[in-house]
Amino acid sequence: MVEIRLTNTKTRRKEGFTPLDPSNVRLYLCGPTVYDRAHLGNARPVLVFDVLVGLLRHVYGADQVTYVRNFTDVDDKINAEAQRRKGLGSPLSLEDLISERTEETIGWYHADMDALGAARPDFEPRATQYIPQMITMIETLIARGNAYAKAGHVLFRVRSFDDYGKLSGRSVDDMIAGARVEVAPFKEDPMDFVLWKPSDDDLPGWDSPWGRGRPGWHIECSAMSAELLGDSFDIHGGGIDLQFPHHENEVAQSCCAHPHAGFANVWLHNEMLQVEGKKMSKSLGNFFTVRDLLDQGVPGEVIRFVMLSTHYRKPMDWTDVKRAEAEAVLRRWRGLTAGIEPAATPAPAVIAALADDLNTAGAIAALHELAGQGDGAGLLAGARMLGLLTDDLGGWAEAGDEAGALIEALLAARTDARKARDFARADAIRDGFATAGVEVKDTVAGAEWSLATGFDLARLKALVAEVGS
RNA sequence: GGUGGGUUGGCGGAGAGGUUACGCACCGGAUUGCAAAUCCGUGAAGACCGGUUCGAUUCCGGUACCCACCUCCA
Repeated sequence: MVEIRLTNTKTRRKEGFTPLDPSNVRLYLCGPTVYDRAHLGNARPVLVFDVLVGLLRHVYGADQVTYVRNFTDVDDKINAEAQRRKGLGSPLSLEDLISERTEETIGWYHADMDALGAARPDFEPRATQYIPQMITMIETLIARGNAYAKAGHVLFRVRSFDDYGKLSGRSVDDMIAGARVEVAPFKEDPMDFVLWKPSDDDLPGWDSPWGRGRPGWHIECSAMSAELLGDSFDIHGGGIDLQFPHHENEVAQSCCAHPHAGFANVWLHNEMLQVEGKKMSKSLGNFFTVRDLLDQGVPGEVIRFVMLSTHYRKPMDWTDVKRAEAEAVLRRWRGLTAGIEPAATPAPAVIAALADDLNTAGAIAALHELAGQGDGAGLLAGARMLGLLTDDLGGWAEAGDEAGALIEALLAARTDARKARDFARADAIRDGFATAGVEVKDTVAGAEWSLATGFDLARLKALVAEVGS
């Protein structure tokens, strides 16, 4: 069996992966807070996990893997958006406005991630569906002395967990020395964090032993992972920015509530995304969503390729040069594999690269070599391990019937012109193709064509009118 | 201030203590009516300073620069 090696944030080392139960390998990925369109950075962990889950299913069996990714639908940003709509005069109740907002955002999220070829997880739990489990867990933490209720809040007692800070490599004292912690009068210690907080009448809330309120951010993942995957499971992931405080707090909650379980065995964190060398931010004006890119005509498959061409533990720089290069490579590979069935088994080099801490860039290099050897079947099987060259993602590279017919007619006209040694006419057609975004390759077997970036059907029609056919 | 990560050829981007990464671009050749595409081939690297070693871009230490997190941002 292939040995999978993963860099575990918990140990800061690359380790061989051994599932707790090979017949049910369990993963949890922190999903989005559903208040707005997913930005490009949101797509990175989704794609990393998509490849990881694919690899695990390849190694352990398609039905032997359980993948959970949550939706955070309790959040002040969602509340703020609902209140804004209410302020604009919406007749709906605040509760309905919140529900409307989260439903619409989840719909967008699904559509956008589908467009990148990311398979849906086995479970997509929502925080609002697990409030009772969260309350139970909080009660356990209070009973065990790890949490305390005060002023309508419930706080986690950080000093009660010796390993607090271990995952992110910090000490409580150092963090307090940094003096950037929120000091609240009801906290025993400045680092204590909220498990439950009170809600005003104009905010969503649930009845609890501590009054009407809502959960803090971190408790949902502890409660939902325990419910769906058990107190111990294999892999937990997310962006590196979640390492602290979110994941540190999850560890504290889960390990204290289930002291005999290990919570997540392996922690995987992906580095952040940059745009043209700079951090993506609204203030720099380089902030965009997955949908923005799709609407600009960047195919989902191209986004996926660019994302996977950098190792997940390194910052990924989105640039237009990479976009163009990815597009060209995918066009070439699609041409090479057209009408070919994938090999029965993915090439060992591709699997070996992925098994080595998800080295997707290395896997792509292996695909280049297969392409160079003209091994279309091997290329196709390998690419599909990365979720590339699938039928679902291929629409962008195909011409419609109308365009295809026009191109065939023009190619025939060009062949005739060349036979008649009317090179001026032949060259005019050739140049016209280039202008319209059609790439023509003359081979010994005849002319082959494919669409290039910036294909323009209108220009193609103009070309027909110009030179006749 | 604390913590973690990074610095590879023109560009992107991996691995490995000693043998070509790979892709794009470039250059030479083949091919072509001229091109494009394709094929063959050449060249080009590891921030800086030390150390370990027969040998380091790869390990260790330091310096510089960059980035991220410490703020319910993936």
